[in-house]
Amino acid sequence: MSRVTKDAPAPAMHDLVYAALRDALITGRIPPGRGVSLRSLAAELGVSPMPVRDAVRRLVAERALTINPDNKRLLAPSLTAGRLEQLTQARGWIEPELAARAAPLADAGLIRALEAADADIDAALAVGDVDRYMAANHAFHFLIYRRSGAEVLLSLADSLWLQIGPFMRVVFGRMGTTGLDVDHHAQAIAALAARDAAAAYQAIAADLAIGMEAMRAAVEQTDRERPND
Amino acid sequence: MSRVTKDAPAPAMHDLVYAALRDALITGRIPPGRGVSLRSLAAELGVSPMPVRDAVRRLVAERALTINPDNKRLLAPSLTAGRLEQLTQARGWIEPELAARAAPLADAGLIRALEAADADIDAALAVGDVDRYMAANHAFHFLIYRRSGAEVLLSLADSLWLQIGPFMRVVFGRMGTTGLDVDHHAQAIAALAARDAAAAYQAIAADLAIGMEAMRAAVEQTDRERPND
DNA sequence: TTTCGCGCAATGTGATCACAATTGGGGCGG
DNA sequence: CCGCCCCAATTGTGATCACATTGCGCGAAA
Repeated sequence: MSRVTKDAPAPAMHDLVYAALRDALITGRIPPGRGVSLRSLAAELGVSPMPVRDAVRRLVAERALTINPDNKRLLAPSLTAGRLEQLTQARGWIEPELAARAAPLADAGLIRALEAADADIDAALAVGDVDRYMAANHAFHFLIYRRSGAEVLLSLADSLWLQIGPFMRVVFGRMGTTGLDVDHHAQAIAALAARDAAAAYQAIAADLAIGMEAMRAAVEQTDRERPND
Repeated sequence: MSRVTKDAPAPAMHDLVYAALRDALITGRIPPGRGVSLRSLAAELGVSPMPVRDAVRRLVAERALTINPDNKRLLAPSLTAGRLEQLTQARGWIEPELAARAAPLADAGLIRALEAADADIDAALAVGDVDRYMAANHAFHFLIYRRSGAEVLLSLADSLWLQIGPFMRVVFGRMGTTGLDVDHHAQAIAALAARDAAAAYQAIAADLAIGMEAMRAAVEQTDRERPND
């Protein structure tokens, strides 16, 4: 007799591997440009190469990993200004729209969750915990986006964040967590609480603009120091 | 001593399976909502389940296939008005932008290829060959998009077309190939020949609007006939 | 000491086997 | 005649093996 709430139907191993690799890529534990291999990852994670294969295929399809067309060997995508510029533009299209769609569907529970995530972000910034900041920031944004119910756009945003992750690591590695204000997060919460789609759109758009400009500057500076890479 | 032009380094089997499934999905040979299985596909294609697994993982990541979260069984995504609306919006963001980026990079070779593709479209429409029309239309658009050099946005467009495919089949199944004008294709060619980014943007935007509106009407009518599906 | 060449190790890919979960159907009981 | 239950077939998942290709390193020759 199963309960109404389905109790975790055994998460598949390849999903766990996917999550692990995804986290490793976003947090920069797998530096851009470095090659990886199925067997080494499998050994490192203590599983057979099989679920790693599945996870890697998925990440490649999401552009979070690339494969050398000659070698067929895997490598973490390198950070280029062109890629960042395209990711910035795509995020600017999709994420404010998701926030606007979420606004009419917001409720008190969502607002509370967002306030908690925002507090978590502040705490992470206060102590300079980069990993925690990135996790909390991701949680904040996707709490909103998921509420939109727009699955197609949501999956696009998901893929974009996966590709943006390594860039964020560059920013923090270069300038720390200073200068990142969360005013726009408060604005976004207020807009959602008021179910004001236009205001939510603007708040998220402004929030993205700040972060992406910081990344652009950091990548540009990195490129200046290492012209070819 | 290898030549400068690398001669086809043995296409992997899972890529062939991917292409086959992709084509089957786009052309509607696998109707939306129908379940498929690894072993049956493998048997049908005459290969082991292994490359099918890889291809399917990729298609799932690209949202061209979905998996039932309970069953973990595969099924072709069903066509809903909400999905189409989101796909329409995303295409409207990305594809005109790709055309605009391609405009400054156009050359005589591209123009010739586009004219050939457009002629192929006309020929397909004249004889009512739906498969050929869809293939030629895809070729036309992606000849332009690929020229943009914007790989990130291009991959997004790729995924969107994969998801739009089944909807197009619905349109043709309902109203045939009548009423589809290609004036905007001619406008797009002219804009690219003139390296006019703004005009290229407008031409593609207008072309999308026509096609997507036709799909919307067709899906709406289908929904009216089969309220629950 | 430097450079070229060969051979072994490691890689991605595909096939096959094993296993638990789920489905679908056929036979039995009512 | 209808409904339920049990068993067999099918499913996705993971592990292991086999194979061709690539890359790297060790060693030999100059």
